[in-house]
Amino acid sequence: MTKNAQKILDIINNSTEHLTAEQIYLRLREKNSKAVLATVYNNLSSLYEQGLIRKVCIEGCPDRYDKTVHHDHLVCKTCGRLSDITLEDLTEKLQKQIGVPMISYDLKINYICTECLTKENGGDKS
Amino acid sequence: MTKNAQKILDIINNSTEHLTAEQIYLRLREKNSKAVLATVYNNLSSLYEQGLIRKVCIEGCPDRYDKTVHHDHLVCKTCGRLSDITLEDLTEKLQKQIGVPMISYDLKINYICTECLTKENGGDKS
DNA sequence: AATATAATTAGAATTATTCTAAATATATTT
DNA sequence: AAATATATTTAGAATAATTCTAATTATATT
Repeated sequence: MTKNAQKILDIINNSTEHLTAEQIYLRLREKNSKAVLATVYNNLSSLYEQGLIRKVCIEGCPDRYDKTVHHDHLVCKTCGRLSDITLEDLTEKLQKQIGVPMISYDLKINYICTECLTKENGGDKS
Repeated sequence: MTKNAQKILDIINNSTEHLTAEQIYLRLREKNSKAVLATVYNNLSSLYEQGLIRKVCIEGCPDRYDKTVHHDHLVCKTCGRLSDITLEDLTEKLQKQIGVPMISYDLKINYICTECLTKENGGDKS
């Protein structure tokens, strides 16, 4: 685990948001590192391959990176905002149904967030 | 609903695969239409906005389009191959937990497909 | 210190997708 | 049916995210 990789992992693990490669790059530079965007991508790929981070893709915006500790996502169908929820674990239930050994699951629940329900806005996706 | 839109919708609804815009474009041309890739994208966007098709994004490959009738997906973590499964509906269960009104959900189950379990291959993602 | 290995860099290349403005088709009104 | 309005399609440029390449720098090993 290289220094940059470690820092990137920390940034992801200590964030409550779902950061893009660009955002991670900026945070990395805020604190000391002179790493370049390509380095961030390189490290993100390798962290992802090692299973140390999650990758979340939402339509219409760049991939976002997230901790691996299991949780599910709420996606607002209006503004695209992404938030975390912790639901009762479904692993066993799903495992029983699919038969073959399952590694993990990703669940996205589509809804309209309260902000979009009230005002008409197309806020930031995070 | 324009002629092209209708044809694209038919292609998606009659396919058992998860097609990319490119693949849809090719099938559209196979049967009569002179439509161009941009037209396919235009129509896919509008069909998607109307809620008539689903959009499935899997890491490392272009978006794929799918019917709206609810089903879930198995994603092979090795070759990326995508396949459908019909599981016991979770809507009620999830609805109870999240509180706010839910529109729909997308569930992706990660596993290793039998082909990858046996031979070492990195086949097509479909 | 010399060599080997791995990481990082800069920037070009690639890929998917969207945008723009012109051209064509379809529908509507006269 | 002709004239006008509206919507759709086209071709190709533009954009944006990501990957690749080759050179450079850093780290580890002999």
